[in-house]
Amino acid sequence: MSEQPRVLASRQKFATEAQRQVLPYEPVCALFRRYLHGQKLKFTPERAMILDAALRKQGLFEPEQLVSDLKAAGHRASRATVYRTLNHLQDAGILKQVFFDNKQSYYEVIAGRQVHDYLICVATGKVIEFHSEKLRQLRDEICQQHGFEPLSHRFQILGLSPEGKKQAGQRPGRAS
Amino acid sequence: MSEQPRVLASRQKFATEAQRQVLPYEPVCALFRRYLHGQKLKFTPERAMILDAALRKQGLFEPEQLVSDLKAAGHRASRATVYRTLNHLQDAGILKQVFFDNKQSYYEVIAGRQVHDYLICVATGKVIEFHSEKLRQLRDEICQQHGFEPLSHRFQILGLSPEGKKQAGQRPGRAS
DNA sequence: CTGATTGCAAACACTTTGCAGCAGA
DNA sequence: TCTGCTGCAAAGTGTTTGCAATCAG
Repeated sequence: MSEQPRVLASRQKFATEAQRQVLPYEPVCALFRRYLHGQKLKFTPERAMILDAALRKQGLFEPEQLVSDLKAAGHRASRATVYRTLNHLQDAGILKQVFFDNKQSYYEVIAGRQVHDYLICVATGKVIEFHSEKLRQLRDEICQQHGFEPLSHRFQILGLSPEGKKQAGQRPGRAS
Repeated sequence: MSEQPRVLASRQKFATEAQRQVLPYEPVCALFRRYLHGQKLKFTPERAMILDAALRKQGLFEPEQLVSDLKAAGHRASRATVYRTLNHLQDAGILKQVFFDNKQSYYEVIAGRQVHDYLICVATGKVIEFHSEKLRQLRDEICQQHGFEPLSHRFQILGLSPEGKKQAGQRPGRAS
């Protein structure tokens, strides 16, 4: 049970068109191929699989989730390749490393999607995403004051969600 | 050279009044003692030393810096105790874990100081701190829309500083 | 006195890296 | 064919934890 039988057809087609309803794969893949080509890097089935898996994700995800998603889909995906590909996807502007916590990093697809910022409940761990145009304006305003050219940002608000407020009667938790 | 002779007077007085010009130690220490007492924890020389070392820091610092500062000051400071104490200081509202990068976490003293947010140059690594009242207002506004009670936040803007713009002629770098 | 704290070293968890064989272009 | 890529396992790194001795209150 623990030694899941090795899937032999590891280099099979990675996802049928029908399964890909989450987000248009083709345009993003084309973008990725263009990036890879420009960098003299190669487009491989593994990279395609990993991009595909990332595009299926809604909102935040962790590298480890991609690994297990790919494994569940019957591909053997080496951790190393996932991590290496995440970096390429980030450089290609397809993913964003949204933030880190003590342990790990979290990614989000940004190509063709709206970027988000996050409310994180310190009581429940729940993560709420939001988008604020005002925030973006304020960000750019602040940058201008410092002669700084913004490329991206990370913004997380830590606090108590409505549910968190109830259950966090006593324990204030570590706010930041 | 590598085996620095063990300092015997490890439980000596940790800092003279004269050395503490950076920030008032006493009031913050009193705050810490109150917190510890309330939690039925003990005030130890190690904790005092670590608080003292943290208060000397201007802006951001990493746990490892405290370890080496303490070592340099002639105290043997175990990594474990530093980490444990950083957590207490955070719970006491004296420090804030400002953000994480791939590897480590960064702290800042907040007791009696203004909290900051950061501009991080992706080309030079330079960190510029700023404070924006507007940002705080916007943060609270966003929270209100979600019935969320803000406790703190982490905000970092990634981009190019004036110097970074020059030297980053070609390499865009990994923006986020 | 008694329970909390310390230092040490081992344990942890995520990420990166070296290498030999494999495979895009 | 010529590079670059993959998987594996080992190495790295910041942080946490178990434990016996020690100390604060």
